[in-house]
Amino acid sequence: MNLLVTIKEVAKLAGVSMTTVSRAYNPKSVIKESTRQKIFSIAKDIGYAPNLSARGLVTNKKFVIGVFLSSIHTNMSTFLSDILSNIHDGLPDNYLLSVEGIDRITDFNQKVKNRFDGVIVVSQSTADDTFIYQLKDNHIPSVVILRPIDNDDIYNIYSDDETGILEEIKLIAENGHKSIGMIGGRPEFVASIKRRRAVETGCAINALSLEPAAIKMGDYSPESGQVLMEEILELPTDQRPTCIVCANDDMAVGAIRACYENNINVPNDISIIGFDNVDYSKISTPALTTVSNPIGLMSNMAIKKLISIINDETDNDNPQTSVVLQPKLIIRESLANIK
Amino acid sequence: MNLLVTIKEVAKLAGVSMTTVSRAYNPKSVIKESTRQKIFSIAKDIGYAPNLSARGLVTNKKFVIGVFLSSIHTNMSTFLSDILSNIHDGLPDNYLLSVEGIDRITDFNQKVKNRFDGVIVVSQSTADDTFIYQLKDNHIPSVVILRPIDNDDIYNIYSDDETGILEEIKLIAENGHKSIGMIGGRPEFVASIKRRRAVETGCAINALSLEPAAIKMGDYSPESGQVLMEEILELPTDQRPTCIVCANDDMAVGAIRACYENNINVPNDISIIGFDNVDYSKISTPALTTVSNPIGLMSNMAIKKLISIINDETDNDNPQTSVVLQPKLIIRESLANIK
DNA sequence: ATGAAAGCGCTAACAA
DNA sequence: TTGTTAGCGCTTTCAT
Repeated sequence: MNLLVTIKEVAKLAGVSMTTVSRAYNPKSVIKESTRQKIFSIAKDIGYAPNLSARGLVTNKKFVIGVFLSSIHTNMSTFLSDILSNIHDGLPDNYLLSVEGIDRITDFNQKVKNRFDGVIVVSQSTADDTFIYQLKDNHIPSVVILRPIDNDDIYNIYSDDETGILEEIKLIAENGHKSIGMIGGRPEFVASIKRRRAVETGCAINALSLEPAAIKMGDYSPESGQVLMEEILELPTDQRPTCIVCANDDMAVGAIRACYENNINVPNDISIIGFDNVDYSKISTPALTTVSNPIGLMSNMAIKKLISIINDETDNDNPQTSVVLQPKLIIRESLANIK
Repeated sequence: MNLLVTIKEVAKLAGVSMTTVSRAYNPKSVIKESTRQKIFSIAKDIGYAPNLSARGLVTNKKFVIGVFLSSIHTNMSTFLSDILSNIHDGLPDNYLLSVEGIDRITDFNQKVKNRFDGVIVVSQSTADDTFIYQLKDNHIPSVVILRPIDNDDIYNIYSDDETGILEEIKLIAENGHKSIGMIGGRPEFVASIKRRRAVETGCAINALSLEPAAIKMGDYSPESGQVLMEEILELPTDQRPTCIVCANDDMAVGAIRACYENNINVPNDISIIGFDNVDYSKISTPALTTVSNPIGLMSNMAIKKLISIINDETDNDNPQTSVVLQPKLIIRESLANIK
């Protein structure tokens, strides 16, 4: 099989000009259908595939979409496959999907500029803002998901975490709890700050007390949830809350693990609730009461929006640049009714 | 910021020719260091980034590595982030990493040909073979990991599952078990077949009986583990084995969940062991006794090998095309000693 | 150590 | 509906 089959050879064999072959590959150009079929048939025979470098040089298109996450590391839960499979579902066939961590970009010009037709930023941290504004400055079509960006020019899809937490706290109060603790997330993540504030607000509204000695900040990993829960369990029993609110499911599972090792039954001895509704929260023991975080849906909406931006289908019907999704309470087993 | 800064403008501003600017960006070309620095400085000022389409047209390089998985779907455990973070660790700065599922490729010529400098195939199924041979036919540098390929021309890294299983079975026997059951994986995956056979062999060696009524085949999802375990629990008690071997950790966790719902304690009432040693197997309750499947390590070895192939650093010291990794027994809590 | 010119494979006017 | 021609931005001879 030849390594360098060009448009020229196809043209010669088909008895047409290069332009005609080129047109055969462009869906919206005028060409007799029989000619197109003939060209495709020959192309297939000799193994011709358009050279995208040459095409890109002329059209300035790359047929590559970039997905940039704040960071790619092990221990990401099922996060990544959820995002990628949902993006692929909306990705046109001829596009490639490149995946990269923002924290690894050393040279924007080399790594990003001139390489993507569009970019989806899955952002968890304000540290990503520099990158996001570079995208904007370079006029690279972008959609930012997962956290709100305070800029009307940037298309943005995120979930209304506060409402979710507020509902969670209300549910806890309704189940007769009076005092709660919390295991929060990384302080550098916007979501952590907002979730913590929402917990405080929720406690105020529902006349719950948030035990200061049982407020811990983790790093979203199961291990940190476990370690921090150990600390909470060491509290004198009169200070120990009857329910611990965790900033994500991973830490909640770690917290359950800590209880298990200390022979403390969840939820009979203490209740634990999570956030995110990751896949395995429903098969953990006990199954987690949590709040959905529709990251798959956001990813799918993001790629659809991005493609429409790239194809310049500016929707004047729907000019809004931000979409806020509503979270949903998922009630399972880890919260006890102690009334 | 200008959208189309070319080599020409940099050349003009630096008072040199286009060729010299081009040389500045090629590490192994002869150029005075001061000129190079001057060019870089100007390039940075006016926001120049080489146009990779133009470069690729000449050099036939794409600066894109492709990662192809058998399939990308939700519920993949932490598999994907483990693979990607390890590949990124070995990826040169100027390369993009494209991620795709083999099961979504409709047109090899369009999606693959002429688009990658090299490809890593993370293969779980013989269904991928067509794709793998297309890579070979098109002379695209490739490394296949996760499952053995029976072809000496294809660079291949995988783990010796059988040995792992055999050790697992031996451990079960040493802990006093006499009869076991199994929850296997998808029959279309090579690994499933081999793991099942290894279980049978292990039973023969260690004088264990594999209860026919307690052999079930699942699809590697936690849900299938749960459903299948329910079936096993419905068996009359004299037929119910004292230990269930699961083909992966996800199904093992599902099986534990089934026990929990039926008030059966793991491992006191029944033992369950897994395979893969995924991240959360150590914080599940009980923590899983399992076998490591060094997929992160394989990914890292694969990218290093691939880059060396691309850079034509043919290592005559080490001409082997296959590497077999040894698995490790991870002993935790889910297997009881019933002696 | 640097420059001039040819050409990579393709698309986009313009012409027929 | 199809063909001719110019040129996209870069690297690579071959000079100097």
